[in-house]
Amino acid sequence: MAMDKTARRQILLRAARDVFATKGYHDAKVDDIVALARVAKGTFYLYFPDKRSVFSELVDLLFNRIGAAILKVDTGSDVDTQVKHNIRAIIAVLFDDPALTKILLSHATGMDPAFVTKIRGFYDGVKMLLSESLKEGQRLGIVAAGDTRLLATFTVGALKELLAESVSGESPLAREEIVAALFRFLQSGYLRTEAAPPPTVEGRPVAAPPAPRKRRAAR
Amino acid sequence: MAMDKTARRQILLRAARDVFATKGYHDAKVDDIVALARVAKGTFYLYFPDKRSVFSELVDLLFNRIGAAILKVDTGSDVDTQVKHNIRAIIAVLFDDPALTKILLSHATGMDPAFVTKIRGFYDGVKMLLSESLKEGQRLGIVAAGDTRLLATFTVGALKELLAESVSGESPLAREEIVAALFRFLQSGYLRTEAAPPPTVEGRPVAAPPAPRKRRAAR
DNA sequence: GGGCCGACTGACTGGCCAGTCAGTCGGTCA
DNA sequence: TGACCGACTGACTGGCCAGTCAGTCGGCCC
Repeated sequence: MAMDKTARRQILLRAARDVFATKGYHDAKVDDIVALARVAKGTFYLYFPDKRSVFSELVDLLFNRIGAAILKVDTGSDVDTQVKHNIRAIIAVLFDDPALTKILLSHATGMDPAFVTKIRGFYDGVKMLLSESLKEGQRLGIVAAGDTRLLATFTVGALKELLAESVSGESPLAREEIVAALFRFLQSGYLRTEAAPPPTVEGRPVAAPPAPRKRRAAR
Repeated sequence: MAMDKTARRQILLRAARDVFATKGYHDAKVDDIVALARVAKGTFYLYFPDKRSVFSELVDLLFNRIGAAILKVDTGSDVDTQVKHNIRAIIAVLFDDPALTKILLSHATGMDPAFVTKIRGFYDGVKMLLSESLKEGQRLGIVAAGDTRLLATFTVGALKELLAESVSGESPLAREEIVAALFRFLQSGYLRTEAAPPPTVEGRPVAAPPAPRKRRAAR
């Protein structure tokens, strides 16, 4: 063979990335990686001390790329543009390497495929339900306009992240506090149930919804 | 020994839950579970066909509890209360069983602890950065009042979920579309950079921020 | 007692896979 | 040409662990 050292390393790195992304860390065998890279197993160990260090290197790579892409928002100038820029930059980096992204978002961490499907199915169900509720809400004018599916995704994501933080770290956060905070976020985000400011889309006012009255719940 | 069948099953289930939660699926050994349950390995296999089925049962349990807790929102009556109720209910179920929750949120899916730490550290960094920016924004009146750390968590969560969906499923969603949607969500959520309606907290109006002017960005 | 039964035990095995290392191969230089 | 070198190879091993099964134990009934 005989090949440039860095080139071979790249090949291995890319192969590792693809295998990790499709199989997850645990189910990715070094044998898979070398097979994809069309190289013998020993070669792998000439370039990396072990399996975990390739993975680590891949993750670092992505982190650095994201870190580099984000600009610290300068509140002196146009914030909107900067925020949008940052969102766009992060998305660009991650879309650029869906394989690595999958790993980072831990959907490919080596769980049994059956479980992944089951769990995803559950969340899908929740989102669907929520999305339907939101659509109904839009009809009644108590939910801001927009893709309800997307809004449901945001909501579930926010809730998941919050819960993950509360459950894993020591959480001095009281439940009712959490409920209130999330609700406030959602309300200002797209709920317009009362004391609602005129909804706007990207700064343009839209048709004012009928002001709904608060009523007692049945149960 | 001699023990009620269901009781023994419960013991094993609980032990499994705890081991899964602390070690993640892959690193949880059946030996760990039986050790915690103070039972011989063979006994485990009298109650469950294999390791994965205990896990599956645990997940199902949690799903069902959540499903049962959620009420479909009746748009005819007080929506606020119902939404809050649902948030509260979900949180209650999950806090009730932090061990299972950890599993469900896939933070304990069997990744090397070093990686978990690394990844968590990264997200923490992002949240910290964002939180600081938001605080600065609050000082300038372009971000709504509230716990910025919490807002950062929501934001990161929403973004993560969106990206996870985009990356794994077939995503016909254009990038710019995503950027716009997320931005709109954030803006109506807590950004008050322009055309801002008077911010409210739980329906009560708060001190109006100085109306900031949009300026051109430096670069 | 002694025969039976079902709960429980834990040493063992079979398969899997990360990591090793003795050896091949092709190029280069004197 | 032949000595040397560094890249590459892939069969092999050592450890780990899910799952097995022959055997023990205690209770119950005849």
